[in-house]
Amino acid sequence: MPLFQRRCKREEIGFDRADGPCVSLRSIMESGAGGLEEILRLRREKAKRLEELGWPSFPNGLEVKHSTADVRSAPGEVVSEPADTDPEWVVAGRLLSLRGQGKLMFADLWDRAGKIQLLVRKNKLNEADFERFKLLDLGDLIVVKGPRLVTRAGELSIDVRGVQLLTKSMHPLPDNYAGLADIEQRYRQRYVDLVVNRSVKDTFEKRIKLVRFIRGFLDGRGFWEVETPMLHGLIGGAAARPFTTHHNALDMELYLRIAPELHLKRLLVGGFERVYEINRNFRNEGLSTRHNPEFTMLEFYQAYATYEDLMTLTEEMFRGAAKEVQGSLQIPFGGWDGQPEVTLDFEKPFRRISVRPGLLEKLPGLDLFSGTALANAAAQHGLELDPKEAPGRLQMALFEHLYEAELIQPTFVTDFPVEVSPLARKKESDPTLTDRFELYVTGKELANAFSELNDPDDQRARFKAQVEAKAHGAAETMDYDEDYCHALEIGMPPAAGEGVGIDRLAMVLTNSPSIRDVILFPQMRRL
RNA sequence: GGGUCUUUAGCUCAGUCGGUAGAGCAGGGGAUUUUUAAUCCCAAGGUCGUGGGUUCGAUUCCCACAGGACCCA
Repeated sequence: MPLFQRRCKREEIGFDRADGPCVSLRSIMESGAGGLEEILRLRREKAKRLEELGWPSFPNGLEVKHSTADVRSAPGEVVSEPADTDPEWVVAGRLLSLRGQGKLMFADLWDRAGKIQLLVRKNKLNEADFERFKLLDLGDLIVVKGPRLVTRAGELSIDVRGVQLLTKSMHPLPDNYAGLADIEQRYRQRYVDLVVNRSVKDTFEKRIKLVRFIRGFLDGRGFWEVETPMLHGLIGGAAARPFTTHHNALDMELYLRIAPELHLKRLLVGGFERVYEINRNFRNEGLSTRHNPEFTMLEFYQAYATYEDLMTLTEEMFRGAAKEVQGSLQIPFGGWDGQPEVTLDFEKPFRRISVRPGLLEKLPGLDLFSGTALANAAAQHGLELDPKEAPGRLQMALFEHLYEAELIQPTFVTDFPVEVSPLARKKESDPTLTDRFELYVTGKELANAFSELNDPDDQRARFKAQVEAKAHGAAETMDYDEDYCHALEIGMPPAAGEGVGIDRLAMVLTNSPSIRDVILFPQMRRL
């Protein structure tokens, strides 16, 4: 039997307390209320009541003319008691705080730009609207109009002269003060996180600015932004396990791309001399504070440039990004989980360490080409390596182990062994190395760049090595891409290319401990 | 995949050395015309993640499972 069945007849929307909404709400409460179910039921009853009083729950087409920022930034003196002729503001937003005082109420209205306080007075609004306002819940979306006013406490407010419900919120929000702390719920219900946790919106605003800045930076240098396939027939462009999928009409197995690299370089062949893409890559790997299975990567390629040119460009781009996002070239990072806060300096020229000299600096006299010597040295530093692996791979593993803790400030690591760089051009002075660098900040790899290999025969040999490695059990290798080799035969200009992990850069620039803090909807296990 | 921790009211958290639980906020009723974590009074709100086990008795102890966090691989 429904708890709430009588309909109070009312021709006017003004009514007094005796047969007011409290009567009906009380009848609901009498059955025992306070739990979620009752809260939800009560919200629906309030919505019904408001509809009866002339405020439908989900109207549309109501005009909104200003943002809270407009109200805040408009010139002119604001007085404590506005005249009826003062200009009126029409602002919409979500009601997130209500402080009732009887015939007077204060409320906080939040929109995309921030907060504005509402002053709702029975004698300045009208009685009908005032009574309806009292039925609003936290979380409701409303539109108000009225002149500006400053309260006794000095708070800029809108003196509400008219109000209308825009969207009834049917579910209570988390505590307005404590916010939503449950990390799982924050990620799964990001919309709630964004409503109640103000800093979250700031973080994503910074990420948005970052991406916009990078686009502008590259556009300004004559790069063209393109979109290349997400669905790949071959695995290529990086060392990672792919997601597989199936196209029904073509009856074809496909991979979600792990990198756009080989398509972008085909565009170099086609005459797009400066080209970039900011888009998603998919890698079928575990989740961690720095890995999400889909993540955003910038890749750009510049004909007639070398990896050294890209180091210069990268420094400029990262400086600009830091300035854009944080307004400074000195950026605080850390300070959570009891870890010390450090100041990242993007102003000084970035430190540069070359892999092999770096190894010899820490391990003088080490034989860099002896698997046994490398494995032994690693063992002395608590790292177990297989001496039968290619020396280049062992060098990299050892280097990362020894230098990990030092790569906090922006640091270019240069001259990678050819074994771990299947798409990079060999060094002219030493064919066991490549013209390549990675940029590390806060111990994370943020960028990877090299002068591109454009010799089709060399490329074929590298692909072949990858296929053989796969045959010997390596999981993260590339497929042999004959069409790409064909493209190189047509002729790819000498070029350098770079990939930048946008999520990780956003982490650094927003001082976020987890990649999930800079991805709006991070991957979660299905419930 | 391994380890550690975690799950109690809509939210944030207490708590029970084993006797079925408290607070603040939110929600409900009342008072209040300058509050801003408003205040005051009153009343309510819980299958203590799920399933087993031990026990006279489990939210508490044990095991498994599920979700989550962190560290390691």
